[in-house]
Amino acid sequence: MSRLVAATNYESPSRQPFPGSLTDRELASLDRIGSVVLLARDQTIFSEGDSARYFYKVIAGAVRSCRLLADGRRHICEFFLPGDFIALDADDIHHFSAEAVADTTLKRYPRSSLDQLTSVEPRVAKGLRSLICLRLLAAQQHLVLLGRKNAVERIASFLLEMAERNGDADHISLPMTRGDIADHLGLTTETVSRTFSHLRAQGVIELEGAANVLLMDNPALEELAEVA
Amino acid sequence: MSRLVAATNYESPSRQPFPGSLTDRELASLDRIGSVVLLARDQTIFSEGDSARYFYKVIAGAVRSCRLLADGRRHICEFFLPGDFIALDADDIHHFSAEAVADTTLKRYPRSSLDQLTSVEPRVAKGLRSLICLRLLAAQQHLVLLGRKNAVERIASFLLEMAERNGDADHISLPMTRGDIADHLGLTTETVSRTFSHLRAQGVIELEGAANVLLMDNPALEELAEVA
DNA sequence: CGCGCGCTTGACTAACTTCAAAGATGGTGG
DNA sequence: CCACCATCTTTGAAGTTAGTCAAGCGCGCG
Repeated sequence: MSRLVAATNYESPSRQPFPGSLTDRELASLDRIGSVVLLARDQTIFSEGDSARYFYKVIAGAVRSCRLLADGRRHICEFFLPGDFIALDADDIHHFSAEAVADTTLKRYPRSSLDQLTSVEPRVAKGLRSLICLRLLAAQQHLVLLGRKNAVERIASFLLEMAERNGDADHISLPMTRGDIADHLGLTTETVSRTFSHLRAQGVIELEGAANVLLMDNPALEELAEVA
Repeated sequence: MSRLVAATNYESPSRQPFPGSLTDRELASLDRIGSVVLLARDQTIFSEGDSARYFYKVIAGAVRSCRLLADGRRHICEFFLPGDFIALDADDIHHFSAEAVADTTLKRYPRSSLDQLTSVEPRVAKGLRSLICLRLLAAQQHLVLLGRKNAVERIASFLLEMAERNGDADHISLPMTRGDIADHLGLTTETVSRTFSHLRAQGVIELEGAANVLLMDNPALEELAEVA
């Protein structure tokens, strides 16, 4: 287990993570009561079934949300990157577990303060609903990926999504392992690795170590992703 | 194309479709301004990209929401049954198309009236958020199904879900075709059909025609579904 | 510097898809 | 009312993709 240090990569950019999201100004009153949480790689933030007393914002690092089948098969529903909120959609209990993908810094807020804020401030309630709708939209896009795309299309789609969320159109840092990517895309570690190699052989991407990907030909990638 | 008649199957039950959903009482003011829409099988309600001026409630029949890839591959994100709301999560435009699976009756409401209601009545805003969160939860469960379950597990999970939504624990009417089911579960028509036959051979289900399924052994089905 | 974990690659296997054709089903028109 | 036809479903056989099993490589941490 790596020593817990302040995560230095993936600093929170000043961009809005999503259009229509809550602005920092609207959350200013929350920031006062939010506390900072430092996590080492693979550390659990909460587990499926835990009571949901807090929600979180990623400051640096990355988080995965997982669901497990009875025999241990795992699916990663989402990766949360700096600026993203975690567990805004929870009811009384969490329906998935959340773990740090790398050394990670979070801001933690009590859910009660959110309820209070939304009941007083309808504008915030609307912003919150927009955020959740965007998550639903993303989930539905992922359904198409898992239901109908082949391995190359899945990896191409994933790389383009990560590039867009990074804010950098052609350089991606991947904080998660090949196994994490596999469990997010419904593949195996080996197939993910093979597909990366395949895309590199085609000249569409270049790899600098395992974690850094350069997108050499975005139009080709979009072609491969079979975007709707 | 079948003649458009008032749909007689799948009448709206008096149950609450979801816990935490909007009650009929809370929507009473909407009901006055809602208008009834009758649809023949395969008729389009709205298409991806259309401006979202209305939302809908299924009264009788069934609706599918679809997304398409560039080359025509289709994924059905959700089936909407009597009592379910459609397009509560839309922003300005629809991000999927909606079509009648069978002859269907809908109630249609202007979105503006919903915005009005939520801004005046925070309780409704909260109920709406709960409904959308439940949809997100369902989508995430479906991600696990598509990402990690095999054909038998997918069909077993689907049958159990339909039984629960039907309200009848062991008799299911399936208004949709095998092809629709396949596009919902990320399989082909042939694999769906073969898997039904397989489950029948095991004595877990019985088929009365293609559309009526009797669940003969729920514990076995739940075992096969690999519920988390 | 060495060890461990994660990544890559290869050979083989299994599951699902594809292609093909026959068998039900139900709606329509004579 | 019955027969026909289109459509959906079922089943079989061959093909393809991704999974499994296994082994070597390389980066990074200690």
